[in-house]
Amino acid sequence: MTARLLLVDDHNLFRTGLRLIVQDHPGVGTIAEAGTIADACALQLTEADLVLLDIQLPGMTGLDGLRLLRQACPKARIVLVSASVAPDAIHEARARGADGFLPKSASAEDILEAITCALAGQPCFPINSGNSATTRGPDTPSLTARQLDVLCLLCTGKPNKVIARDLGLSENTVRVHVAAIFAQLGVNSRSAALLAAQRLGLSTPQLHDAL
Amino acid sequence: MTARLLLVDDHNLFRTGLRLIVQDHPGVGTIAEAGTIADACALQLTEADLVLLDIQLPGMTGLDGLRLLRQACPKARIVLVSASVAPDAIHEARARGADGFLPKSASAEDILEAITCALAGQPCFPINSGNSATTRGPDTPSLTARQLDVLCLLCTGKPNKVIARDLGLSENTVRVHVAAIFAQLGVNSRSAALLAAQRLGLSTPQLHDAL
DNA sequence: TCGTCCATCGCACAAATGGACTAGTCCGCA
DNA sequence: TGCGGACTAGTCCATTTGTGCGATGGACGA
Repeated sequence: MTARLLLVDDHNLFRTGLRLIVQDHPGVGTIAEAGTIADACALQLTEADLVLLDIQLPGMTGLDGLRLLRQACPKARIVLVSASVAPDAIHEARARGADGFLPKSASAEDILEAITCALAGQPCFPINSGNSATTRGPDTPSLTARQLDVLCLLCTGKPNKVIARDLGLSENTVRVHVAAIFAQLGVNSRSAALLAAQRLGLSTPQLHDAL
Repeated sequence: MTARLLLVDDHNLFRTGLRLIVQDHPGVGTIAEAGTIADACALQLTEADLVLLDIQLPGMTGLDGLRLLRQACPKARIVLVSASVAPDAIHEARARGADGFLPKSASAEDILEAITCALAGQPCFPINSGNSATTRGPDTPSLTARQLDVLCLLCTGKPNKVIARDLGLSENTVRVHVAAIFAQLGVNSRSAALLAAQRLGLSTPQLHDAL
């Protein structure tokens, strides 16, 4: 039996490209397309098996649309597609009950694998959001909680003095943590650390802003 | 004779989709792909006939990359591809010498038509780009070419000394540029500048690594 | 109890950075 | 032809950063 797919993205070009990529996948049967959540719901595809939903849609984010689409397609697995790979977005996608997350930077192979995975009933998320089957880097740095605190603030561009004040520490202590972070990340400047943290999805700029 | 195409977009999925759309176009011959301006330049496709360039690239906006790509592919027509259809973007694309502009909301037919049009040597822009009375962002930093060079390297985490060596400048000169960049971006540390550049899509992390 | 790890803090020193100046050259524009 | 801006380079100085070193105290398991 082949799966019924629904592609939801406001960019015609991307949707077309996505369709061309997935249409030859052996498990894929019919493919429907929609440019908005409203259009998608209007199709009344109650029997759809898999939905690929762009997070950024005009009028409504995919994260909000997720709820509506769940009602419209109760049987479907829903995989979010996003231009970003921010840990925040991935985490929120998972929290809201998405069945998968796919960055647009993924390759065609990645998406076919994700489709296979989702159709098999397995959640499919990128590395840094909890445990997953996907391979994580061989030398993922293991930072302590305090080091992460410091790294978060460092990643907002704050100098040591401000980090120290924000965390109620002495500047010396901040430096010790910063040095340990550098060692873990294999860098020797805060700019390089910032980039490394971004690459590894370690930075959470908004964390302490919210506290 | 068939045309040599170059697709520049950081989103693998979109790029693949685009390739699938254009590869059957009768006038299209070889198709190369790149995820960044730097990668594109590194390909040294001096004979490329047509470049489809995403406006939003990590590290550098396509608008800035346009200049570099012009040098790398002197014979090529360059059509910008953007998720937005803001008259601003279209107008700026035209002003910077792009040969065309294509919103991602365009259909596959639209893009094939645009390719035909561009290869024929005709500029290809959406209708509403004639009048450009639109307001541009109040605080869009206007960096000079040299400042952009420095910013590119700064955004890779390199210290002034290395930037100076890479650009063949004295360290003092680099500092002057850095100070000017800070003033434009409204920051006072390289980390903050890095973040601001990322937010504004100005930085080009990989650019000079490849050169 | 001992050893280990982590967090904290201190001191000191070299390097890098940021800021405020002056000044020469080159180029485009009025 | 003069003017202004960009790029280049220099000095000087205060601050920040990066990197050593050592020390204390708490938690935790062997």
